[in-house]
Amino acid sequence: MNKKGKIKTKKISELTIRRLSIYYRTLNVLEKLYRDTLSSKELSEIEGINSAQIRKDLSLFGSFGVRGIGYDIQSLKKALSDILGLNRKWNVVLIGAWQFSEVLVNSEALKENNFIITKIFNETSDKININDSIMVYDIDQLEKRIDPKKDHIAIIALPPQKVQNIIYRLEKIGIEGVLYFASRAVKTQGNMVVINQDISINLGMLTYKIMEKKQAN
Amino acid sequence: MNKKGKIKTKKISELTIRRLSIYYRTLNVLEKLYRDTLSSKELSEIEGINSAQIRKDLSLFGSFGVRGIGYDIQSLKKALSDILGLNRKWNVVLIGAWQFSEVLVNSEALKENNFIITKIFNETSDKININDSIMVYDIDQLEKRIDPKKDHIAIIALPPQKVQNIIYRLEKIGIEGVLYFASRAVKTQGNMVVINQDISINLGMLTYKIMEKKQAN
DNA sequence: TAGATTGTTAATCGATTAACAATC
DNA sequence: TAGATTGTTAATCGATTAACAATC
Repeated sequence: MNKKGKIKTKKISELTIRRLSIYYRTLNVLEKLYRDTLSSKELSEIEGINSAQIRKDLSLFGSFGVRGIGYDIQSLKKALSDILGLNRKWNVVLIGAWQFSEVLVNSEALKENNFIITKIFNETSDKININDSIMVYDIDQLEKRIDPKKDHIAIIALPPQKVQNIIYRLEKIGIEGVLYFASRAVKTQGNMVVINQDISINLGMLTYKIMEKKQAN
Repeated sequence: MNKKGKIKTKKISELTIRRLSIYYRTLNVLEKLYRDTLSSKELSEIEGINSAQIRKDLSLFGSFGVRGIGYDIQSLKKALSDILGLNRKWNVVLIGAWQFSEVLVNSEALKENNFIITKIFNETSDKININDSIMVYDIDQLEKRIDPKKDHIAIIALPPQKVQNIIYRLEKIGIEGVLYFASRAVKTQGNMVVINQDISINLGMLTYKIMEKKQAN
């Protein structure tokens, strides 16, 4: 027990959480194919992750399988959505270029995972062509229009030099989490979860691996 | 020495390559601010990575710093671009929805890192509004229009169920690397480097961390 | 029962980091 | 010289994985 009286649980590593998300996406696909069970061996082959690793990751949160059989896809999917927090709706505000907003509004990834885009903040708000349930505002209106009680997370797709300022403002507003795409580090006060998805990093990894492969002949 | 007569080098981990890409992006930013040197301590504070980690990562490839001083930003940037393969042009073909193509055509990440979009393959090619140096084709034309001698990598932004087929075709064509965004695993013959950038994974990590934070009070 | 597969232990492997001599 | 910071060693820490009893 720690000083708050809660049971002290071992910290789950970021690598594990990332893999749980990977398992979850595969379960989504298999469920749609009307598959009912899945073994760690099969999941291992699909995702290229060691099967002991998979069983270990899951065992950090409970026993979800049946010996001799494997995992029931629906109930494992349910368990993972509980663990990851995908068992509830998350309201999302988008902040950024209109093209990007359109991409995300049409994104299956958001729809399928209970992320609801409720507001869009733009620099050129007239260009957007979306449905009526999403309000479109100017970026100036951030403080006026975002309600941290209702708006849980923000997705930012702005040019890199504008991101830090928006992050400051969102943290002040009291939003819980942010995903941003700029190729740049940002600072926070630590009251907000921030994740960066940077295409530059993946391009660097891609080119490194291509060269590595060539070198190996 | 291995059987091909090359010096046997220790395998560099993916985690290290990822971090080198992170260092590289920070050097890009600092260079534009006309900074000339950078210590591992300062980089550590910017990116939240232990400074010994940074020195260790770099030392796997050489000695790029000066004791007592730090790293010269320009020359470290040069060294990293050599390591990561960002010291040359990479021709990129885009395959996917037109909104996404527009986002990538305007993307600073590609422009700044020597990635040149040369061809776009679309399902609805008439909608695209881009400059004249980029050819736009129908996805049917993949085999006809891609020249693996000239077209190095592909970026795919298609609905998940269409990605595997495109990956097969690209590998047959002989392209060297692919970056794709769908929330799904894909298979290859192993002749092509494939990297997946999946927003679902990051959203899952974001929500997990938000809940973890709440739990900690 | 025989075969399959989980959950978990314990060994291994690899990554991180503190510490410090080298040196600017 | 004193202060700063690298490059590298060695210790620590944590992640991965083989192995296997449990059990369907």
